[in-house]
Amino acid sequence: MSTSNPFFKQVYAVVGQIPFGKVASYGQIARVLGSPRGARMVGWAMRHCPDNLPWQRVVMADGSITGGEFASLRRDFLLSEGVEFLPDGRVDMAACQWLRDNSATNS
DNA sequence: GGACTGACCAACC
DNA sequence: AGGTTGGCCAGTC
Repeated sequence: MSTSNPFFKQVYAVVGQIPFGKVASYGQIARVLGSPRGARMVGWAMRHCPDNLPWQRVVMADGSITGGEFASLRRDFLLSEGVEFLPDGRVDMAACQWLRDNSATNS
């Protein structure tokens, strides 16, 4: 499958490494993978979310949630995880954005 | 076989 | 302060 590309695997891997109660943005993940402009690819990968991928923790750079019909469901999941939300209906990125550990991603 | 689109983001004007 | 464009890669028409 074309989806077996390393890029996608890394996307899935990074998303799977997002700790409980934390969120990450598409662009952030893309940057981690080495493609600062590849946010769309991440989103595209999410669209093909394999199975056990906590894509619910993946939101937009400003904390907005997307995913069409599932967007509202994701917000509910995050609320259940203890993620703080702003009155705007966005995730409190300032408090809950996933700060990845250097030891995990750095060689 | 070419062009457009797509769960995006950031730079540029 | 707001709108447009470029860029990433792959899938679909």
